[in-house]
Amino acid sequence: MNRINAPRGTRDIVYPEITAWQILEERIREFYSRFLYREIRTPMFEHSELFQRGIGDATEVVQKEMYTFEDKAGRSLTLRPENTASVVRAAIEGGLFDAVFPLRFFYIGPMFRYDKPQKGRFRQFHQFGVEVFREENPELDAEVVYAAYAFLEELGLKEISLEVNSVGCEECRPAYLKVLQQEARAHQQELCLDCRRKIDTNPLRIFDCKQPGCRAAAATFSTITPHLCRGCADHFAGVRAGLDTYAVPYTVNERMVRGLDYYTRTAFEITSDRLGAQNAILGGGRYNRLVRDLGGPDIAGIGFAAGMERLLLHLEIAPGKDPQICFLACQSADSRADAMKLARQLWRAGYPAYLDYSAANLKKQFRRSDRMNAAFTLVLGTEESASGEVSIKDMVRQEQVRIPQQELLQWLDQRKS
RNA sequence: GUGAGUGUAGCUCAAGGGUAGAGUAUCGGUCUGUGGAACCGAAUGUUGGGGGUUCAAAUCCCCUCACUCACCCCA
Repeated sequence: MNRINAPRGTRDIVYPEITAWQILEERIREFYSRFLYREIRTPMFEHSELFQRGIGDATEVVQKEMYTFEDKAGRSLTLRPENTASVVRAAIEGGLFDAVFPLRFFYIGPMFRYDKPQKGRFRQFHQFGVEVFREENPELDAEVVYAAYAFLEELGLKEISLEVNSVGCEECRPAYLKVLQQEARAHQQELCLDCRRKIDTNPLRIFDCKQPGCRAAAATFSTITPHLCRGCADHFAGVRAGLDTYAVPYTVNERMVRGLDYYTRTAFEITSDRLGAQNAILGGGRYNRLVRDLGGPDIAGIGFAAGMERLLLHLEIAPGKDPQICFLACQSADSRADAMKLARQLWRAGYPAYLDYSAANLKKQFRRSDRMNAAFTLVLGTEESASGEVSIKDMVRQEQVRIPQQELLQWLDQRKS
């Protein structure tokens, strides 16, 4: 039989790595509840149309990276490549815009994109993120960015930088895109083939190209900032002022573009120097048209998503100390019943306990106890069984006592405090 | 989707056409009432898979799969 491995781009998370994940998730929940975000869990697959309409048909994600399949009834479903569209869908469907206040959600969970795996990039990966609805004040944008940045800071991430930009709205962006296209056409010869195609499909993306020719040409193109309409310009100014008030260090990158079509006005991104090519660890922005475009009321939204693998890649989360494990060693099968009764007491009292059923010689059992980092080894030998006692060896202090079995819990309780 | 590198024991890696090896981990013993050490011993492989060249392939060639890194894109 040939072995079956995990599908490409997926991986198993096992102990001890899993403890870092648990700690990270715990800290996300604690941190974001400070801002009154409430957790939301949406399905891991949705109707494909949700992502096509939400993220944008022309985006790379929708065109090339979706895990789309047909179910037995012929519906086209897609494993979620991101969670914003789902949250919006859930809010519309559940009538949450009227039922819940404040309209603040956070999520943690797996996302799926059919990419070629490399460092920090997987086909099943995990994101956490937040979404806020209805509030349109630029100060809220600043708060959301603060909530993104401060969390990473509190985790102890070093070498991260925050960039913000305004990508305009449906009022001012089309006019700017026309200007940009004209400028790009004038410099066509200097652009790579890829970028020449982008002129018509997605001119903003030319700013992302790393080819020297394209970079040089793009540097001469005008940015959106002078083309922002009054509303967007004022909003952007308000966001920057808010960031200053919240004391968030940022740089304005007028050429920053995001990969999803639904962003309006504020867009932001946090990158790390330590991740190789996949250096984006968090990205987000405002999406004032998305709710309406997905059939909901005309309500604004803003949010971000962060990649948990990338976060953990350069985060040394110290694994929590193992709890005080009790290892129960029996010298022979005769004392096993005593050991089982003691183990049951320990479990019921909340002590982690491991019972070695092998009745191998004590030397071996002590070795096993040592290797699982037990705090105590409880020995039930023929002598202890005969007298109703148990020997307890403190594996760290290397001290050993023998006490009546009934006093075990009491002894441990004392030891704990 | 494109490109490069790497696949040999659970793990880290040797052997570059001529009998597949070491370290480590595992298990057993020295040592059936006491762990971390030492010594001795044992087990473990379709050399990722398939095809080809050859008297002979882990080794050379082709295909395929996986991993790693980069491009693309993104978290």
